[in-house]
Amino acid sequence: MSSARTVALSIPDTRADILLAALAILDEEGHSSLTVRRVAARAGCSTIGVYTWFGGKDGLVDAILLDGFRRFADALARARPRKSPLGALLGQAVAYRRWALDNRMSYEVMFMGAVPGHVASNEVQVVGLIAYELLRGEVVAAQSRNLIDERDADTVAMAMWGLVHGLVSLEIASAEPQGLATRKSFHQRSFEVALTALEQGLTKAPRHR
Amino acid sequence: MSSARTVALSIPDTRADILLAALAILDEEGHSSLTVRRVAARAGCSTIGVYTWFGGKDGLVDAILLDGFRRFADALARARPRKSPLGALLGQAVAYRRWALDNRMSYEVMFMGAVPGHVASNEVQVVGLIAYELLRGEVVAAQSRNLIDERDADTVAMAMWGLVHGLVSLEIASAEPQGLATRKSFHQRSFEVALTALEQGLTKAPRHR
DNA sequence: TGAGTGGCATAACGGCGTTACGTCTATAAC
DNA sequence: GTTATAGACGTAACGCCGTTATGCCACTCA
Repeated sequence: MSSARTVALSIPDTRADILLAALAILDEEGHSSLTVRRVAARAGCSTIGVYTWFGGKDGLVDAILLDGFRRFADALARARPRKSPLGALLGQAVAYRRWALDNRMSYEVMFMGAVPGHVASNEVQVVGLIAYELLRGEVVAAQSRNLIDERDADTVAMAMWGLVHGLVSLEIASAEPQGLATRKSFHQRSFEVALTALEQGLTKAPRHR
Repeated sequence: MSSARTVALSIPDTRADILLAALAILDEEGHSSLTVRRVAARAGCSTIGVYTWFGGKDGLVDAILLDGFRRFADALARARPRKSPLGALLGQAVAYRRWALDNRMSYEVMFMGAVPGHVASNEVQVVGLIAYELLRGEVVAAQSRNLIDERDADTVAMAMWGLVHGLVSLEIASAEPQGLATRKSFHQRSFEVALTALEQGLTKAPRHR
């Protein structure tokens, strides 16, 4: 059960075991099963291990969030190469939704407060801001080419983030209870229509009055 | 501590006491303090009372949700009298945000999954749909006057709901941790800009290509 | 060789949702 | 008026949670 780092020889790394166990439990059983006792049991140690290496459940969740935000930012950064700034903006939004749907449990912990009492550490907040800066950067690029009809980049970025986050949250939340409107295409179509409309509304050129 | 109904004389109503206590705790201390033990203590009974009258914590939360969705739908319905269907759509969005900010704790329980393990009952889901139908109704009205350039009402309603829900969620979530961008006007401005842009993008008349 | 330290298990604490059990009260039946 | 029945609910417990006091053991270093 002990994973290992190749330092000089095979050295048991309890910290990595615990984090891996936590990620596996989160992925396989959901956030409600993410308890110190279960993680420790899966990692093959007692609950004390979590306190030795992470300071407690908060620290463990922080580590999970750090991992999640890094993977998330990577996914957004990889969606970059597009022809136009406006295309990059749309591409990021699509990548955002894709990642959230492919990493539901992580997304719920990162953006939907799935772990009850948790407040993210400063480090987590800083890493989390990287993804926002990627979005903001594309907004600034579009503004500098005079494509967007609004001067404050944060306002535009927040508008886009709000739309994407809202639609994705509703999609993830409705995935379980209803079987009615869960037909794959509905949420995707809403997403595309809403995003196109928002972008059109923010676009400078073809506007009247 | 016993509230009363005027039936014939003053009859102690444990059920109402419990629900009132729960709403008070939710409002004053937040959802993390919403425990069966605390509610019972505040209502002046033992934990059994919650099980007698609500079947358990789930039933109590359902009752809270029912109350919340009714007040929420009332607030949206009261935002109706506008000149144009498009104005009514915007008015509902503003009323949505206003109610959420004025009833944060309720909103977090209703739309942000603040009570950890809870899954809403069918009755709650039905009442919750009333608010959605109000939104959908305005969308249909706007479509029937040929003001919106998209045929499926659910798609448009989901777009608007997603945007409003996303922005409001982010605003509520960022209210606590950051002190940076919490200046009142930023979120409000983002909300207005985003909403106007989305509406403009969905609007039929002044569109090119 | 001895002291000191870091990693960790055991067992406990208080708080959580929930429930088995018993009691008490109010109504219904005779 | 007495008895039976049922509903309301207090007590105390169960198993789960996050957390921690205590102590053991292996290791390093003087």
